[in-house]
Amino acid sequence: MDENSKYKDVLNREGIKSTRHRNAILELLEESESPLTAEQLYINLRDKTASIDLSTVYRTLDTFASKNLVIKSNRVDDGKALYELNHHDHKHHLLCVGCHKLISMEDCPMGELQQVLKKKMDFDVTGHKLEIYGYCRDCKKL
Amino acid sequence: MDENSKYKDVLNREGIKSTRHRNAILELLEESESPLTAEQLYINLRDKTASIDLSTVYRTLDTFASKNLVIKSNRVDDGKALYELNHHDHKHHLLCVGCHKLISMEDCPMGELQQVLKKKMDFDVTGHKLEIYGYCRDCKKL
DNA sequence: TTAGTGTTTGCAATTGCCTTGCATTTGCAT
DNA sequence: ATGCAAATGCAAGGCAATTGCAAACACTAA
Repeated sequence: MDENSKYKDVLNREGIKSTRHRNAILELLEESESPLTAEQLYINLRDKTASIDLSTVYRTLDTFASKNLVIKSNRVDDGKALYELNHHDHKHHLLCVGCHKLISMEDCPMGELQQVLKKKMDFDVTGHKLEIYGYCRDCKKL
Repeated sequence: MDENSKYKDVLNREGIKSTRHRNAILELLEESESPLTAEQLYINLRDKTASIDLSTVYRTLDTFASKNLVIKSNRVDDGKALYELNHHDHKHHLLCVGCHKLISMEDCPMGELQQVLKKKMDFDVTGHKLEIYGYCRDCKKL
């Protein structure tokens, strides 16, 4: 199978064409275990094989976001846009204030709380946002 | 008491001068029940009495943030910087997406989670942000 | 395979948020 | 009041992200 059409089906299902760049961006996002900035993707792609323009990266990511293929968020410290594959499962991250690494949490601690709120406060939870800051294993040593 | 030195003590305690602009910005932040952008503050101040420069607003807010008088964050959807008064008390709210009411939660559900994270992930929590969206008792009926 | 069509991309210019350098003004201790 | 460091206005600059347009490309139909 051609490396350049690895995600052809996914893309066609969304009604957009399968291109070299789009496949490459999806591949990079899939490889990364933490969200990436547009520039990180840009540099990575440029250094590999495929020369690409930064505007194409942004446009591609916006397209993906509008199709819900990727989730766009904003980094807490500097507000830069971050993009990650939408795995459709609910996820939270730990943000290390030392090295700015984002670590994924395997499960969501909101499950039980949701029950409690419904019972005690009569409040129906439809969504939530949880960000946790602190020091990761590596930064604690320094 | 002079309107322009309402927060003189607070400011002096942080080792910075009490000025017209700084007092006005603190006042606006205190009046607002939600975080504001620099521009919202700017427009509000300009329209009032005090002509002020946008760069002064940013500098003032940065100063306040470095003194922990205000908390700077980034809006989730567009990444714009938001500023709110640091009330120092640890609190979480339920935000009703129906009537936009803010309901205080009496206790913080992060306590136990903090222990778990330290043990399982070797991650030292220094802070967190939790926002819960949903429907309150009254809005559920509609 | 090839021609045709709408989509995607590169490039350059531009926008929008925010920051910085510098001259002037202001708050405040003396 | 006077002097000095801190705060401010103004204009220019920096950087992430967006946009207009022409060229390149993916896909369809013949």
